[in-house]
Amino acid sequence: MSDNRFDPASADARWQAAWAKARCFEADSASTRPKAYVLEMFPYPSGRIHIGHVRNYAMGDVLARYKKMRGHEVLHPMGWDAFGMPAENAAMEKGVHPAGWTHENIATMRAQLQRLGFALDWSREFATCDPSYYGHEQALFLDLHEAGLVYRRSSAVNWDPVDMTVLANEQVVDGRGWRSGAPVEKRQLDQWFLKITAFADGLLEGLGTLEHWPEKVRLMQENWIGKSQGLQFRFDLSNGDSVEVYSTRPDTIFGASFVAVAPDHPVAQAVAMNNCDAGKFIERCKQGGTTAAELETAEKLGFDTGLGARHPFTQQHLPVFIANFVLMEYGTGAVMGVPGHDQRDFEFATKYALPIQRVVAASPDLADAPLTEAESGEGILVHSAFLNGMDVPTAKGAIIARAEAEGWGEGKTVWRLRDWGVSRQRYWGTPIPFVHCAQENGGCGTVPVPRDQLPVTLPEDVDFATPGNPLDRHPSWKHTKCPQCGGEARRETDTLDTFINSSWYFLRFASQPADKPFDAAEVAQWLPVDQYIGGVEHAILHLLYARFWTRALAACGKLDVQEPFASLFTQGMVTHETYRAGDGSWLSPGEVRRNGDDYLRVEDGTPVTLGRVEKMSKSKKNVVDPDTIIARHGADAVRWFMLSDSPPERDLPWSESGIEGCARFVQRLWRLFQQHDSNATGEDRALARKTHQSIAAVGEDIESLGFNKAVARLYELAGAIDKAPPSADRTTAIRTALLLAAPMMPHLAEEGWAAMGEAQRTGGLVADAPWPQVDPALLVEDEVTIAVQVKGKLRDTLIVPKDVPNPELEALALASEKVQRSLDGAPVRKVIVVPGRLVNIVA
RNA sequence: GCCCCUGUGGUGGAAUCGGUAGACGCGCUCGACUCAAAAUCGAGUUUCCUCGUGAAGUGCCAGUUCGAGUCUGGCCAGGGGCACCA
Repeated sequence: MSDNRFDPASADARWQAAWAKARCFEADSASTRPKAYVLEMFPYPSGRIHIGHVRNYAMGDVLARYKKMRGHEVLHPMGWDAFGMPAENAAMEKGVHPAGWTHENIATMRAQLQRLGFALDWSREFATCDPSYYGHEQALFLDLHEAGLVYRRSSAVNWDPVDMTVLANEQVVDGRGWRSGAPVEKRQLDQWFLKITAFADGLLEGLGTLEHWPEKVRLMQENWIGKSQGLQFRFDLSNGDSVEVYSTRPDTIFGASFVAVAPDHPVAQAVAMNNCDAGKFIERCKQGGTTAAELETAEKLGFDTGLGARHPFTQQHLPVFIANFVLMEYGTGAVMGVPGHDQRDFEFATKYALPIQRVVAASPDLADAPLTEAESGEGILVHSAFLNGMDVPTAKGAIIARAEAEGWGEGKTVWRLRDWGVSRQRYWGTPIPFVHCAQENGGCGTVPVPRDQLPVTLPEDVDFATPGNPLDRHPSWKHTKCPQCGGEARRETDTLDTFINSSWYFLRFASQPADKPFDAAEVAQWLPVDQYIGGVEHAILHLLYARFWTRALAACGKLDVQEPFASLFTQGMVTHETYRAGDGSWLSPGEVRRNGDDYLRVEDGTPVTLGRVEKMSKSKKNVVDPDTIIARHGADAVRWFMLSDSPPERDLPWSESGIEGCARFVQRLWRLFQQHDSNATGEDRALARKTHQSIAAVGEDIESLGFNKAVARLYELAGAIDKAPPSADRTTAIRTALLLAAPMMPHLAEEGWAAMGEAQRTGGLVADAPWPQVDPALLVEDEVTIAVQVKGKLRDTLIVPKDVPNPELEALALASEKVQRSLDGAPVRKVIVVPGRLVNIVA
């Protein structure tokens, strides 16, 4: 320290070792302190930590360290979401084994996280590809099976006929396999499903209790679950058949002017048998895009089948269409069309010249007001026989009651949510613990592997040279004995969706006995997770599956928790400028140097075009490697940058000057710490006040995850200390600044703590030190600045002692020369006084 | 197409309740220190003008209010989500 600079290259590793040695961050389940479970979404070990991880984990780390300083027993674990396709892709491309590739990546990434000094409980670390993890997962799968929540049925997959393999949706590009380029086929396979739909109601209701989740995420889940209530009823057809339709607006039944069925509806198929135009139309419906935006803008097309559907009340025959906008998967695959009160039906009716009848109006005297577009809002029923005069909800109830009483329909709740297909025809996943016994005389069918034979482990000697599922191809692995009859049997070669791995890892972090997945009592102690932090890309699937899995385990009696994540935070991405060379190729930041307002290529000085600020991605080369910047600036500067400026839910633009500024501030604080003088005497009330205001503000900012604000407060406090002359209060302020900065810059804080002699005096690390106490008396200013406005415009400010009574304030304001000049003799009509804030004079 | 979010200086953003818009950082300008540089420190930095005791200003247009970045209505732009869901 001879050159009086903080040296992260030596300090970082030294304090990381000290924390590990003191086992500072190992959570004690036996502790009596209030618990705090802080969790960031665990990473997939793709190779290296990227800057987005650093931001995510820095946020959780600040909260974890802060909670510890506030006296909580903190659980802040880390592990690896280690199963998944990239490992198999690496195996195919580089000839490495998925397990070896994954474990190497984990070792690299663990070391990277450790270099950032995160306060993680590494004693609880695990990877989901450990048999000790996925074996317990198999046991839980059997629990769900016993509870009737697991079943098998045939379902379509994307089949690549060249690679002889099943493709994920993301592996299908423009209808072709991403590797082979062959057109993808739909193939029916028997697959495993979890009955998430059995929990639809609970998952929807539960959203209401998650007040500390972003509104946006709750809304997305609500839409995904998609509950609707309506009437399912039958139309008799002119050919003697009948068709079931479902409507959420059965109250508008008297406005129905047609019936539409999906192209793959049996009625449509039957028509197509005798009518080749219908067949052609059905074929045409199968083409075209499937995304919502494409479908919305696609023309609404129909084919008149010539059939009539008898209206249950008017007995009129409504035409039956095959329509491209009706989906077989939802409801009954058939709808009644009410053009007056559904925009899509309105467009359809206009196109095919069908009657448009108003049956809801704002008031009865508007019953015959013309319709220029569908009116789907509230109103009073008209032209609707016995429903006339009712409001929409009443009419809905009345029509459902009548349909049920007369037996031609019933009220029904329909969900968009579908059961969760968990079969993956892949190697690198949790083996599904079942065997198929296929003895010649019928066999025992699909039989669970007995629990004492778990885990069913993956074979290690697999080859990826040939396409297809290596488990299926393995010479011996799948051949086994039936646990029931002892006869020849075949192991299930599908593995579980990796979303299952991440659906209970937070339970295993809380409790990890060897003989069972977790201990319910210990889980109850830690759960729910008090703060969960991750990317918004997991807003629906991961978070919904984890909620479902938790509820399902609770239903099996394994748990006493309904909602696993009490509070959720979704952080923004890290972005960076993009650069392009003259030939249009992307350049990495290291290949570009700045010269005034121009950007030049380092190697040859040719001009570089500055592109948009975008999410860091390898393809655009606008990436920054955490290791490089840690080596250059130290872990604390990197952490500080990740927390500065941008609100955590928004994107954070990476900039070289920004990180340099952070590194500068690290040194500035270091210089400040060295001015800590325990012999200084004398008061500095203003600085003491600033100090205590900072303690309160930084604490509140961290608790509300407003890290950018906490950072700004620390800059302010540092500025105030800089300007203050030596005093006992200044010494306290320096010590306080160190403690307030400690969750964000822990290495610097420890180094300063030792340099100040506090480590020796308190006998401990900052990591174990308590958060400073706020003196409420010092939060209040003695003097306040009062804004003086004339007709709402600022004309003057007054500095007055606090608690000056209103009449006196008013008098002071009116006495102001600037106010008098501004009033220019006009009579004062009214004066508004906001104590401690302002005086507004209305003339 | 529908739903949601976001628009504040050159830039990232502050402004907890409707009460002094622009805290704090970055950048830039000027200065100090130095033989010089780095590092550091200090001052300035919304815009406009007639440079004042001035005017305007938080995407645009209205409105409510003594007072609007903040509330209401209508637009515009950018981003995200999606379900033709009957």
